[in-house]
Amino acid sequence: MGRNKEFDTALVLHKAMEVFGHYGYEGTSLQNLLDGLGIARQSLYDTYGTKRDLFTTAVKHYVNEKTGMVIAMLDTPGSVKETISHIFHEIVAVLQDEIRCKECFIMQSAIDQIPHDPVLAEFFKQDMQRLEKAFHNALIRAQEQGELSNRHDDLLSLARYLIHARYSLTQAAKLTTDPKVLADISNVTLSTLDY
Amino acid sequence: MGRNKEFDTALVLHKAMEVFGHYGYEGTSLQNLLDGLGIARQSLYDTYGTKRDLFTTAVKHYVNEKTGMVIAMLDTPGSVKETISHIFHEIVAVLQDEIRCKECFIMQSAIDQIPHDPVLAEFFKQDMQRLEKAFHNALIRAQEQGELSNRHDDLLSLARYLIHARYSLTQAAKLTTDPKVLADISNVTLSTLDY
DNA sequence: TTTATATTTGACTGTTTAGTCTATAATGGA
DNA sequence: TCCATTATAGACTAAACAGTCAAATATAAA
Repeated sequence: MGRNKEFDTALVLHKAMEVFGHYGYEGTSLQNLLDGLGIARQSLYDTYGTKRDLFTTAVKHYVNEKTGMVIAMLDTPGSVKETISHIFHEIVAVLQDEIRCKECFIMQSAIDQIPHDPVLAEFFKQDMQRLEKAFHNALIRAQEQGELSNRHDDLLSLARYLIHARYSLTQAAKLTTDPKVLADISNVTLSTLDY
Repeated sequence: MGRNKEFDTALVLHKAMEVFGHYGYEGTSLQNLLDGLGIARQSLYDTYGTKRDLFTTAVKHYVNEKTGMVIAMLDTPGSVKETISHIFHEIVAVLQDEIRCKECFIMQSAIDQIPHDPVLAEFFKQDMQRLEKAFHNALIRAQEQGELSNRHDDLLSLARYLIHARYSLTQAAKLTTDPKVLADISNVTLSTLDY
């Protein structure tokens, strides 16, 4: 009994990613959120709690979504290099899309908050560990499959490199107006696997 | 005639980099600045103008200082690969230093402001162009000197890649607690030049 | 119809914000 | 000494801030 939820909470959460991504956590006012989410103030507090709660929820939602997809892809049998290449082309495509790129920028706001938010810090630490394992295992498999030269003797370093390269593309997207640059960077990054 | 300036304005500017880097632009209150700079409120306004003015001045000062050093190194005759290697080891060393790393983080705050500050956006655009030219020319020279394999057929992409890799190390420093990771990433990045 | 939940609206609070103003003291050259 | 400049201190303003509260309406199931 009782009235049903009218707005799609997951969809509103994605809008929150855009707003926080655009203004940054501190730079986002409650009014910005109300305008961006299209819901009333009280609905926001009833559904998501405080501004900080909403931010944390949105960040975790975003990261889990993305990390989940990446790990699922890396765990799928087949060419590892093609998978990694696909992961990078995907993020470049998203960043080149004027609409889809927006929510990616919540990553930057989240990283800014890490030094001031132990909960977020711990969350990212665990996210990095998940990604590290997944990339590392995939690279080991790549070498076993003969896809990756044996000259790569430190696959953990290579895994960490790829993880941060992926995150840094979002930063590069803010620094450059030319979308082609992102593809260039991505291609050079991937070329590391080729020799 | 008249009293002389008592505080070193350049030194105070470096402290401002630390404060803005730590809290972000929006997250920095005037009180944070007063505590961090160790000068009185009125002195701040008399010397640097508004909070935004101080931020812009600090960012430009930081970027010009760093870019200037990098370009000077790249323009110096000798082994290009050794120079680039030195540039990366330098930034890693700074980021691993608990004290010296702090002012680097103003970069992140500045990048966050680019979408909302046309002046800063234009400034970074020109900074990127300066760096692009310097890295590109250096890589051309490296190939002429036989330091760099001819398989690298797109030296502009490679230049862009190196520039963003350098900037992204600062971001990586926020995401990882293990300082060794930065060195790992840096080494893999530099390995791109070796094959 | 009753009851429980969802949503909106607008008023409200107490705090914090950036920035200004005034007064006072300190410093250095003329 | 006189004057210009620098610095500090504290009071002050007007706006913006996050968050709360109460009242009214809307929806859905019992």
